Amino acid sequence: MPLQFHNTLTRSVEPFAPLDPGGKTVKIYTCGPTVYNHAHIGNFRAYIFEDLLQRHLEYRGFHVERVMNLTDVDDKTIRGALEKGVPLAEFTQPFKDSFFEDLRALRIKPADSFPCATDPVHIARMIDMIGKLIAAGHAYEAEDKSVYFRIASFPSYGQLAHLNLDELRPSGRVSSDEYEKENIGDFALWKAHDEHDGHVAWDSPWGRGRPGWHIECSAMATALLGDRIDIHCGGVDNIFPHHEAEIAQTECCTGLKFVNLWMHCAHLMVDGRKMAKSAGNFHTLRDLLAKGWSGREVRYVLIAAHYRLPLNFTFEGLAGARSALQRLDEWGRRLSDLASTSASGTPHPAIEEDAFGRALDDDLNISAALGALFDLVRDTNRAMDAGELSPDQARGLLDYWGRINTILALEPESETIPGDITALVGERTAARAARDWGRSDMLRDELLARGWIVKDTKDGAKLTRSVD
RNA sequence: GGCGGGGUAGCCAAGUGGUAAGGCCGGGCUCUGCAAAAGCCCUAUGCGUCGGUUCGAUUCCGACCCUCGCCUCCA
Repeated sequence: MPLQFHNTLTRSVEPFAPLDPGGKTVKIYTCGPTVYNHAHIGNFRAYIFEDLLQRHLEYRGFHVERVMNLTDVDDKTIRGALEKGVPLAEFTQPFKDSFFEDLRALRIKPADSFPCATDPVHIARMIDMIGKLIAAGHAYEAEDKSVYFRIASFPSYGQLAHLNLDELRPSGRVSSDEYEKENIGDFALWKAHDEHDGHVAWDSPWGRGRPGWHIECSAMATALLGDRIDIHCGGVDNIFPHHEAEIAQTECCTGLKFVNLWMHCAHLMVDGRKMAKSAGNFHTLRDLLAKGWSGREVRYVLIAAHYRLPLNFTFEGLAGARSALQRLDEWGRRLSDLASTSASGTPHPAIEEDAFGRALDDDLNISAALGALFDLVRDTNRAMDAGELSPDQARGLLDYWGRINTILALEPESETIPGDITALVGERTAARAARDWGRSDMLRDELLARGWIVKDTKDGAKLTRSVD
C-alpha cells in the first residue's frame, strides 16, 4: 500500500507525494496555540497528531521542515494583559514557557521554528500582504479604518469547508463590524485600534491597529516555508473560517496553490462534549501531572486513537494506558535481558514485514499499528516462555522496538537505580539465599517506602519505580 | 436549515462481500517462601433499527433513530 493521507479539501484518502522535485523534503505548517492560558490536552491532541505525522514521514525517509506559530496577540491575550495590568508580551510569556514545557513532557518533537505573531518582521510582512491584497482589489479599507478581505473577489472561497456561503445561517455572534463590511462573510485583515486594545497597536498605512488572526498564518507560513507548502494541519474547528481565509489571502497574494494537502484532527471530548476552554470542561497537562499521571501516559491516550475520530477523554482511559505501557515496558525488559548476551541482531520475520509501519502508511492507522505491535508482543513472549527465542533474535526485536519508538516515543524513562537501593536489594538477595524470610520482607518494605517495588522473578530480583 | 464525523463485547477500538485485530477490565492457569508482578489461556453467532441486493452483509443500496462537531473566538 502506498503512503496515503486523507485530504480535507477532497474529503478522500490520496497517495502522498511531496512538492520537492527530489521527493525528499516535506514542508508542514501547523497552527499552534493562542497563548492566553495554559494549553489543554485537547489542544495537545492536535499537536500529538502532527507529531505522529512528522515522525512517520521521517520513518519513511522524508526530511520534514515544520513551522508552528504562536498567536500572541488577539482579543483574549489583550484582554488578559489589560486585566492583569501588564504589557502584552509580559502576559503571554509564561504561557509560551509552559507550552514548551508541556511539549517536552509529551515528547512532541519541536518544530523547526515557532514564529510569534508579534514579531516585527512578521507584522511587517502581514502589512505588506494586506497592501498587495488591497491593490489587487481583494481587500478594502472600511469606514472604521479596519481592512477586510473581500470574499466576493475569490470565487472558490468555501471550497475547503464545502460551504455554500449563500446558505450560511447567522450565528448570533454578530459584532459591530458587520455594518462596516460589504459582505457579512468578509473577514478582518487589519483591525483598527479601539479603546479595548489598550496600548497594543502597530502603525500601518491604514492607521494604528493590529493584524487579524488569519493573516498571521499566511504571512508566517509563506515567510518561513515558501509560497507553496505540502501539508497544513490543525483541528477541525480551524477548517472554517481560519484555513479557508488562509487559502483566500495567500493565493490572492501569490497566485499559486498554497497547500497541497490539508489534514485536520477531530476533537478531544470530555463527558461526551468537546473539550474547550470556553466550555470550562478542560484538563491541562499540569493538572494531570499533579494527579500522578505521566506525560508518557497522556501521550499514549492521545496518540492511540485515529486522529480523524473524536476521542473521549476519561481517567479510565488513562488507567488503561498505564497498564498497556507496563505491558510494553515488561516486554522490552525481557527482550533486553535476553539480548544482553548478544552482540548483533538477527532478522525476525515480523521486522521484515513491519505490519506496524505499513498500518501507519494508511492515513496513520494507529489502531491497526498498535494491534500489530501487541500481536508481536504476545507472539514473542510466548516464544520466550518456551525458550525458543535466541539472544540474537531478541537483540533484533529490541532494535525494531527502538525504531518503532522513533514514531511512538513511548519508551520508559531511563531509570538509574541509586546505589543505596542496589545495596538494599543485594542484602535482600542474601537474606533470601539464607531463607531469612523475615529480613527479606522487611527489606522489601523498606524498598517500597523508598519508592521501589521488588519483584522476585525466576531470574532474580527486579526493580520498578512505584507509581502513585 | 446547510455541511461533516460517529454508532462493533463492561470500556476503548481495527477491519472485511464469505462468517469479527488489538488494548483495558474480568475469569482461569503457570511461576512463587509469602506477597506482588509478570507470562500464557478464556471472554461478541454478532457489528444502531428496519427493509433491499446477493448463494452469502457487520461490510453494498435505501429509509429511519441516536449522538458529536462546524456554520465567521476555538486544536
